[in-house]
Amino acid sequence: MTNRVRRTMPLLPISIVMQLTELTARQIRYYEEHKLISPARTEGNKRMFSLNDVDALLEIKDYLDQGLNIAGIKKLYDLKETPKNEKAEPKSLSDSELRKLLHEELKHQARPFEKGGFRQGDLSRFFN
Amino acid sequence: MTNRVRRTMPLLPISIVMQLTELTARQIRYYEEHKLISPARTEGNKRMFSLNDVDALLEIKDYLDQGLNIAGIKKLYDLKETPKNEKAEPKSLSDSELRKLLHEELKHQARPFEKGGFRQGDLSRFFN
DNA sequence: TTCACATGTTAGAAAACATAACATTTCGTT
DNA sequence: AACGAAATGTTATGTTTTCTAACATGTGAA
Repeated sequence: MTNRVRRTMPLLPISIVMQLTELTARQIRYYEEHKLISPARTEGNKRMFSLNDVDALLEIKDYLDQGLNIAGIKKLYDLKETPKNEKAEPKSLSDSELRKLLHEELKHQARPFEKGGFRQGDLSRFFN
Repeated sequence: MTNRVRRTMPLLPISIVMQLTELTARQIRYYEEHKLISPARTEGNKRMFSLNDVDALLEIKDYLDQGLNIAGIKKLYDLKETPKNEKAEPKSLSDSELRKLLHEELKHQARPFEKGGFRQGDLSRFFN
């Protein structure tokens, strides 16, 4: 009975994701357009979302509520994806550029990091 | 991260359920027509399935594979739903009638009960 | 063979979703 | 105050998905 769902499996149509996240279709598509999520597509080109996608959307929503903008969230994700390149080759954006960007966003009230990682989006708001 | 999904929440469109169960839309609708499942409906009348519905469909599929027919499966469910009425009022079908029906179906190779209950349909075939 | 059950197939209508364009709101900046 | 950019709303139009209903087919039991 206690199934750990394969959270990457594309199962949910956008209508359900709208309910789960309280986001509009417009918002969800906009976030995809800006590469914050990449939901799967059916053969007929309809978006199908995984539980991970829903978590990501909830996280995005939180960050936006905290005053971050799309670009800022994107940067956070880019950082998150390359945590091991401590002395690696320079990215497309210089470190100073990146820091400047983050600073701009974070001066409002957001605190992007908690020591050790990000707050995970949590579907348990809806499931139990 | 370990979310216990609310398994009764209608989340899945029929196309996904078809993939998960390897049943055709025709089959799924037929089982509903015969009251083996009762998926939710959207405002626009589209079926939306819960994880429990998927489990039920997998169970139905198993029973059919074992030689039961729809009527037999229905009886099993009806029995399952009233386990406490040991001396209750007679149902719409008499006990003998019911036993006869079951016997008819089960003489093939099916064994409807395992001691203590039914085999639960298990979504872990697809999730982990 | 015949009949009933389970499923396949097709047609036509409606719902859901897609993209794209333009409008609106909200803020920070000038 | 006006401007410009970001995020979202709104509308139009086309395609995909799902619906019901009807009829066809395959298969096993009588």
